This record gives sequence, structure tokens and C-alpha cells, in this order.
Amino acid sequence: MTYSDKLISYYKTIANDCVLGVSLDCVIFGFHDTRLKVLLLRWKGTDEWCLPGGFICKTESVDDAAGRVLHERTGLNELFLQQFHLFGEANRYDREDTWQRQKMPMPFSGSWPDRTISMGYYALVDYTKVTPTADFLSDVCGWFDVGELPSLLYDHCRIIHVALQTLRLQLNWQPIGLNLMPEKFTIPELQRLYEAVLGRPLDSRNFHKKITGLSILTRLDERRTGKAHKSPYLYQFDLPNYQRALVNGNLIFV
Amino acid sequence: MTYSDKLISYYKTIANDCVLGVSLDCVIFGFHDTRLKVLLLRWKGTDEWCLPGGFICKTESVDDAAGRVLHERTGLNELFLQQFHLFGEANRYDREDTWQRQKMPMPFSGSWPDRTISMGYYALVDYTKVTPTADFLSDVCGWFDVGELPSLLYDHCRIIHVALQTLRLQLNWQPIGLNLMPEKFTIPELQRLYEAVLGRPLDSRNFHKKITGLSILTRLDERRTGKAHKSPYLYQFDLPNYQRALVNGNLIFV
DNA sequence: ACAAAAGTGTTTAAACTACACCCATGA
DNA sequence: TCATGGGTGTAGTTTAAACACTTTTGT
Repeated sequence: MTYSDKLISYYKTIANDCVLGVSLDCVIFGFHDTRLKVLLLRWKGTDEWCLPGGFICKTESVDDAAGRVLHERTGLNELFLQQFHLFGEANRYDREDTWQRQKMPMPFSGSWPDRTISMGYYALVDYTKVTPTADFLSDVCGWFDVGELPSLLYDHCRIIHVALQTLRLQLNWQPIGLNLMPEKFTIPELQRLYEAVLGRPLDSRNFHKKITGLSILTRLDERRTGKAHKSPYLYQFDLPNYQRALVNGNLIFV
Repeated sequence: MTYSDKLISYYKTIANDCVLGVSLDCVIFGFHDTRLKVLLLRWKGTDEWCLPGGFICKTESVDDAAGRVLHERTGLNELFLQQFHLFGEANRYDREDTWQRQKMPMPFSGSWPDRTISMGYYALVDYTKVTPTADFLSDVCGWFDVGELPSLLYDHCRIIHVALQTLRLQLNWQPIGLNLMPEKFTIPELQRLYEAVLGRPLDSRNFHKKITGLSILTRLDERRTGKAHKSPYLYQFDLPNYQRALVNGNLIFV
């Protein structure tokens, strides 16, 4: 059975079990080494990348489908996952161009619709806990700097940019720190995250004052050592206070 | 040809021309007599109401489809129209209960999917310019106070509540005043709008100070007369300054 | 000892909150 | 003349922004 045969069989299964004409794409954000990252898949046999995505089973809620895709690609459950935009243009991308770059005949026969509406989700995950896992259509799954994206199929470049815009807007009301940071972290590391999302530097004294003033962090006795400078304290989130601050809309950094 | 026959033919046309399994629902907000209103349709031959909605033509963008539905129901073009949530649960509502209340056999035959995903849009319109117009499935189209909704089909009650929540959150960054107010209005009238959306009273002195301080309003020489008290000045939005304030995120009333 | 980042406090300006009286109008 | 809501200012408090030096650590 050739790959092309397998592909046709794969799409037949999808057409049978899933809602046709609707897909979802997940922009999975992580944070590592002062950079905001996004998880991408490399299309088999090409140098083209795309977002993790999938279809919605006939008896499955769309949010659950997004959770499933995310679990399959990262190994994580109970992620912070949020709808952000429905990409519903009749001609979202240049189909000819994409097929050519995908280097394979797309098995679009009778039942397959000739336009797909895609729901965009973004997820915030702890980079250190993710096991990037490719899917049937891809051979590599890996992280990319949001500022240094490779060649992307479909309209996925636009989807990432809309996700990033949304993330910036929601920085103040969403538990972005909690979901993107590892369990223990230093205040300067958290500041790097906010700077990476906002795309501009913040004043360390004001940041420190603000973040500690919210009482959402607990300072541990440990410190992060090993660098040629003063060892910063490690902190972790105080969950009850964090939730409270979110509800009250206090997590503001403009 | 009975209504039931027409209905079957109607759904056949939809199944032929539109994307199957996806619909859209529009929560159309207006403002009148100090109250926030929403436009509803009465299902033919029943006392049940629902949101204006529709399907997406095969070659139409989803946003355009929402604009079309809105134009058909209100007579307005170029409305402020915004995606707010995808309602994608596999069992969004009790189907048996809904069919019974709709008092008609739903023509769900072979090609009709047994679950529908619906994209929620909200629109802000000038109440005074709207000509409510029923559609094929409804016999009445009219405004309701968001606080006094009638019996609603499907999950439309939930959809309205999610729309309202979104509207509250977006009050600060969306041109809500501009779209919901008539061309000329008084500052107390605008304050009533903000109070209606926020659901709580605002201090008139602070409101006046704030709104005039933004330089987004032009005071006209006219005043609104006819009431047994001091006649308030009429204002209109200064569009260039309004846009600027929106971009800068200055339209905040918490 | 040096380089590199962490930790910390004050001052100033802007924004927000609370609060009360007089005025114009129509009944 | 009375009832109703419109118009307006100030003081106190809170919040944000700007800004620099000392400490710790590893090399």
C-alpha cells in the first residue's frame, strides 16, 4: 500500500466519521529561552510546515476536538485552550499553490467539500512538559520562534498572527503566566514572558512591584543558581489568589 | 403546496446551495428608551422565538453570510458585526423538546446532518434605523429587552447571554457608542447606554468629565427639548478622534 | 577584579472616586 | 411653583511611570 493509497484511505475515514467542511487549527504557544514559541508540523516529504489541526467527529464537541488534537500533539491534557477566530473566507488561501507545495495529489473526490471553514484555537502550554509528536500527515513536530517562522501551508501564517494579536489583547485577563511558565520560575523569567508577548521591554522595578503586589506568587526558599550573577529567587503561583485576581481583572500589564 | 411542502423545498435548497452542518446566529443589539434590546423572530405558528440566523453559501465567506442575514433582517448595511463564539457542542440543545415546540416535522432526511455547529455573531445597530423583517421561517420580527426575553428555541438563550458577556468585556475597545446611538444624542442618553450594557449606574459628573475629556464628541448648537427639565445639548461623534481613541484603547468605562 | 543580572524605593504625574448644588424646562 | 433631570468642580486617593545604585555570583 503506497503512501498515496494510505492518504486516500485516511481522508475516506475522515469523510465518514467527521463533520465535513469544518476543521480546526491550533496555535500552541510555549515559552523557552526568552522567546515565545509555536508548535508546527512538517508536511511529509516537503519543507512546508503547518499548524496542528484536525476534524470534528460527528458526535464530538468542537472544543473537545481541539483538546484531542492538542493532546495528540503535546501529550498534555487539561490545557488552556481558547477559541479566537473563525477563518471562514470562501478562498482562504491559494489552493493550487498549496497543492503544489504539498507535493501530493489531494484526494478531493465526490464527498469532499471544496472549501473548508476552520476554527482557530490557541493554547498555552508549559514548554518543558511537551513531547512534540507528529501526526499521520507530517514527519516532524517542533517549536519555532514566533518571529522566525518557516514556510507555512494554507493561511496558517495569518492564523498565527491573529492568534498572537489575540494573545496580546488577552494578556491582561487570561492566566497566561500560569500556563506558559514551568511550576517554578523567577520573576525576571516571568518578565521575559510578558516582554515576549508584548514585544517590548518592561521596567524591572515596576514589574517586580506590580507582580508581587498582586499576591499571586509565593516565594520559595530555593534560588536559581549557576549563572555569573546574583541568584534570583524561585516563585510559584498561588492558585487561589491567582484565580481571584483573574476574576477581578487585576492582572494588567500595559 | 402546503407550508410543510414549502419547508421541505426550502431545506432542500439550503442543502444544495450551502455548507452543511454549519450555521450562524446573530445577536443584534439595539438601544431604545434606556434599555438594551435584542432582535428576535417568532417561529411561524408558535409562541416560540429565536435569533436571526442562516446558512453559509458554498462560495460565500462566513462573515459575509452574517452580513447578509443582518441586512435581510434589519435593512441595514455596513453594520458593526463581530464573531464572538462558536457553539460547537455535539448536543447543543434538547432536539426533541425543540421540535415539539416548533410544532412541525423537521425535514431532516438523508443529506441533512444531525448536528449543527453555529457561529455566533453580535451586531450593534441604530435602533431608529432598523426595519425589523421576518424571514421564511418566522412571522414576526421584533425587539426585546435583554432582561425580558421570551421563550427561546434551541440554545439561543445561552447564545444571547454569551453575547452580552462579550459585549460587556468589549465595551472598552469597541465602538459601541458609535454604533448603537443615533446620529445625534445627549450625554445622559449615552450614559444610559453604558449603564444598560454594564448593568449598573454610573456617576453623571464623572461620566461627563470622562467622555468629554476624550474629545470624541462634538457639541451641537441644538438641544433636546420637550421634557420638563433643563434641555440637554445634542452631540455627535467626531469620527476621526473616535477612531483614534479606539486604536489607543482609551474608551474605558469600568 | 570584573562582568552580568538581581533586587530594591522614591518622586511625580495622571487617573479615578466620591460627593452636592443650582439651573432650565414643562406641567 | 413644583418636580424632574441636566449641568458642573474639587479634594482625596490610588495607580502608573520614570528613574540608579548596590548586591551577588561565576569566571
